[in-house]
Amino acid sequence: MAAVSGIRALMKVPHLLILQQSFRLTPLQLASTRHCSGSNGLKLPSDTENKSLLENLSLLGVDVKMVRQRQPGVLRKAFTNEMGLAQFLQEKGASHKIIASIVSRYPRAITRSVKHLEQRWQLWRNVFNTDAEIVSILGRSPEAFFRSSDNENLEKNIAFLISLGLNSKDLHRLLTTAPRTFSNSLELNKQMVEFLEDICHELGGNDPEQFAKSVISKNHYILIRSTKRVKANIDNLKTFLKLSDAKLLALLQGHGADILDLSNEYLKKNFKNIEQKIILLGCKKDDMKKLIINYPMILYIGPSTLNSKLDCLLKGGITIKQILEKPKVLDYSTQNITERLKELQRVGYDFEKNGINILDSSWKRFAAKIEKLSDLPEE
DNA sequence: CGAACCGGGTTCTGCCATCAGA
DNA sequence: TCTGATGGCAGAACCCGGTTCG
Repeated sequence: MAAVSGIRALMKVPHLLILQQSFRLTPLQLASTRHCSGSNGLKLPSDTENKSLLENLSLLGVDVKMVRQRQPGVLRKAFTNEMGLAQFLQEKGASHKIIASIVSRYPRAITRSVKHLEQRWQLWRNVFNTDAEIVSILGRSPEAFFRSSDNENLEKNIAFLISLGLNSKDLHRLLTTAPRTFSNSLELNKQMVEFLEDICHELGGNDPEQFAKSVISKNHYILIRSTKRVKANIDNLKTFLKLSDAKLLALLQGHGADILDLSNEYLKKNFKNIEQKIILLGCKKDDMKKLIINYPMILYIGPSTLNSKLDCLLKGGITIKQILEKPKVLDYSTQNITERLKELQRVGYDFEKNGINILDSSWKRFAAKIEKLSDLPEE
């Protein structure tokens, strides 16, 4: 018991770093010493929180209230590895604040052994070049890294994704933007890939593997969505647009891939809104169809944003016909568009004569153009 | 040479429900 | 039966510049 109170006293030292440097105790030693009088099982008597664990967490700056709210069971465990985890992450370059935030948001992280952590880290390092990249993702999304304890599955996932023909750049982007993909069961990922291949097949495509790969590399979120969701979106697009199989296939492996992961209701809502708004502006259903095929990302824009964007363009003297021809101007924020329109009005830009492509360019190019126009003598 | 085309970069977690194994 | 693992969901655009074209 003396050892325990000794350690507890040491725990009062505010910084983990100082703790480690001064006493040269490995976190595992800390953890194992801590519970010498504890129960012999993995769990403490019912509903009893592990007091020394609570102290360690406080020492690490963890928000215990949040832990209790998220994964209360973790606080009742007799053996945990919070100090090992903290040291591990610190060695990888995570700040105390990040570590505390990680544990607060995904408490189960402290149940992983150092050996497990090292293995998993190495697997992630197969995809990332630096520890810092991984640290930043853990800071963003601790759950993605810690939720699964199955390193073998992770390894298989990486192998599977490579086998699809995704290159290291794809993999890097996939793990950066949708890290959950790698914690999915291999089975789940395979299901989505097979589903995509089936879709290609049904639509008369002759290279299902290429199709699946194309969709995944265009939409990095696809593998963390349910096949149910993706299927419903494809079905809805089919109903809305009434395209031939070949055209639908082309849409899906082109820019249409971007919108496949949207929630079903959102996609429907946006579609209805586009329809309503476009008709209101005097266009035909066919115009709308063309608009969506040429610029599927329009379905990504929520009703209020889209409507205000359109209104802003129209108010600025641009016609709906011009917008239908160059829908990419809708890529830009309403604010951006507003500012450009103001500038263009100042220099007396004639949209009818010059078109609206100038709205679809970087600020740098836009500014250069404006400067040139301003320098021109008044006619 | 400027304009138009086109693709790419950024970004997406935190919660709940359910399943499956100890 | 408990709990850890896993699946699924809602939420919601914007910007830049290399390359090709005329």
